[in-house]
Amino acid sequence: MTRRRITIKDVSALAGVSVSTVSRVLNASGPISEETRKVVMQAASDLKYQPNPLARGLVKNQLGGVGVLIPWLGGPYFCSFLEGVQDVVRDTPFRMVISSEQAVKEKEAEALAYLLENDADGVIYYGDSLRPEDIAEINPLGKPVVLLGQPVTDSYPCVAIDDEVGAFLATRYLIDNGHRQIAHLTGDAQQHVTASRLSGYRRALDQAGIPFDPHLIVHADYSEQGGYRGLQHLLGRAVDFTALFCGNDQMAIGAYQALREFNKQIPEDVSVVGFDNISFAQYMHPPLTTVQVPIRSMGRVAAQILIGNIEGQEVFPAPLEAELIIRRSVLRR
Amino acid sequence: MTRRRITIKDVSALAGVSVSTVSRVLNASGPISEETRKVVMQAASDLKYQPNPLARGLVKNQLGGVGVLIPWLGGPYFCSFLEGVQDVVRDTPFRMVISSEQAVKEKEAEALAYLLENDADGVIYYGDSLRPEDIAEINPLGKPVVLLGQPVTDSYPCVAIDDEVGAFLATRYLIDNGHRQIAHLTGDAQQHVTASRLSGYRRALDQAGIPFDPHLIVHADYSEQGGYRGLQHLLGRAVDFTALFCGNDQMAIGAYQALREFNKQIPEDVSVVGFDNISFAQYMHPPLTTVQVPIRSMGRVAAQILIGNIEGQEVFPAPLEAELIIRRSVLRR
DNA sequence: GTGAAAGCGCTAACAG
DNA sequence: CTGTTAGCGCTTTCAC
Repeated sequence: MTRRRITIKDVSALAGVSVSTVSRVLNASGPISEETRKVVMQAASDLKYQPNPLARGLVKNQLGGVGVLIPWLGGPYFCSFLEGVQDVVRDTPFRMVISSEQAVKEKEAEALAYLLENDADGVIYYGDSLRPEDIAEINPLGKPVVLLGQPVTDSYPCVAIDDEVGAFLATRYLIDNGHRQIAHLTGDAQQHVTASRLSGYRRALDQAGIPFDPHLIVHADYSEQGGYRGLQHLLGRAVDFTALFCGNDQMAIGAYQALREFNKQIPEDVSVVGFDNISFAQYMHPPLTTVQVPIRSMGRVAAQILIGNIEGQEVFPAPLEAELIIRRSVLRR
Repeated sequence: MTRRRITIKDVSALAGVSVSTVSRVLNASGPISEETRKVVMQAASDLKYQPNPLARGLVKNQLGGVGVLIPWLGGPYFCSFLEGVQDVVRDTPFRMVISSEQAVKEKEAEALAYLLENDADGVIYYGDSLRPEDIAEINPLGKPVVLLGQPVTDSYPCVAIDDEVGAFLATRYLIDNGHRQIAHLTGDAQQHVTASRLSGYRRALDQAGIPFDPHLIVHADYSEQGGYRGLQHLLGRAVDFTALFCGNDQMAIGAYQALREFNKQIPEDVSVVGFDNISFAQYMHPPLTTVQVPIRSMGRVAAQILIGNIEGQEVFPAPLEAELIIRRSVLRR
């Protein structure tokens, strides 16, 4: 049963009007008598007519996609972000088109160019390999772009929580619980998120009069594996610490593993705080105290802003807050 | 800088040939002298020409998307599946268009219809709310469909591992380790995957001469939360068991939590085996012994088959195997 | 081997 | 208010 697709012509024929009339009623453009409107609507629904998005896009000069460029498709954090994007895209005529390139700058540039060229009327970019200048170059048509994961700029709308404050909260909580030797397991030093969270950590230390000790900092790569290796490294160094602040939950997962292998009890020997509050965090043993990032909401907001921009409106994001979720991975000393 | 997009006309003008000639060289359709071929290629690359996919799709009657309908976008399992799909879609002119509707039949029907109507030239459907008959009805144009998560049929190509065998392997491993009271925490009884895994569990029991005890079966919903609740339930019943076979790893995560709350040591009091081998499994405490499902490969294979079908070829899937990954959640008695 | 022209399905002037 | 017409950018006959 390879029946031909119903076109606007079929509708116009059945309704006994011209195609432009059909177009007008379907798009509510131009004046239409109530009479013909009804006839056309009837015909359209009788035939189950669905406009061909290609033809429509061709004349309207719209590709119809909301591009999403993220570093990784797998992994709990970015998946939740996508869920948020989809929450809003679902209710629009746009489709979500995803691309992920492991945060490799050249590949991301290519992917972004491809999206803008072939699929999307605007792009949500979560990453910081490509800076606004790079993006401008890739985006000659000046399509809307929304940024996440990099410093807020004027060039493009950005959605972000305050990582510095989140990290400050986490670290201060550890300090308030009597810890003074607090290690920080973090990601690639080049990344903006790394810098922000590190500076929140330092501010909390400063404020409590605790000197900053560079030996307590380990850089890894924000993965479980990275956290595991990073912590092994730290435990190998001859530095004492009673608490560990992890740059994200995935690294905390790896850290737990390394800690266990070194026979360190959590939280008796080492207290741990994470960042993100991925869903696994509450099922860790012990359940992980962490900073909640409203990642799904961030996806929603990003999509709202982008689609608004595509449609020529200015959209102002609702403010998003990071919040400390207290569970059982921190011990008062 | 809102420059106009480069069109085939621009190329033809620069190359000094007609648009049809340009089209011919770019698509390698029809005969072309080596001479003009070079000129056109040069012009195209000078202008960085990219054909408008909408115009091309309109004439070729192709939407350009590979639709993917999955139950959940979040969650480790389906995200890995998407990664596999993207692995192959990336190298084709298709784009990946995702939809997820929490496995609700009516919503999935709507989403599938929408995909087929607006976005996709074929769909990968992971779920079993919609059966082949339902799909046929939704798919009047007879576009290619690839199925996962339901019984293999002739109607559409299916990619699946043998769940029955996987469950058999898991259960037999428990039996080989001296367990005879083996509980099974599983999902919705309606789902095909539930039935297959249950029957593998039963076959292993039968083969070892262990009577099947329905009190040892708990149905939940394949989520961490579900596993947690399900196991609480089971622990509340007055049945003894020394081992637990979980229908998936996410439920095993919840089960660990419930077990701990009831002060049951894993594996000393209760041995646990999962299914899927999601990335967290190895970081659980103790690391979870589980059946590995090559989910990313399944995504790749599904995409290959679908795209092959869209392009009119028949593609035969490489066989995929489930394999038991032994870690530390099972104790020999 | 190449160009002219038709047409994919739709929207948007432009007449009437 | 409605119909006619001209494209959107591309591929594909059909001539030459």
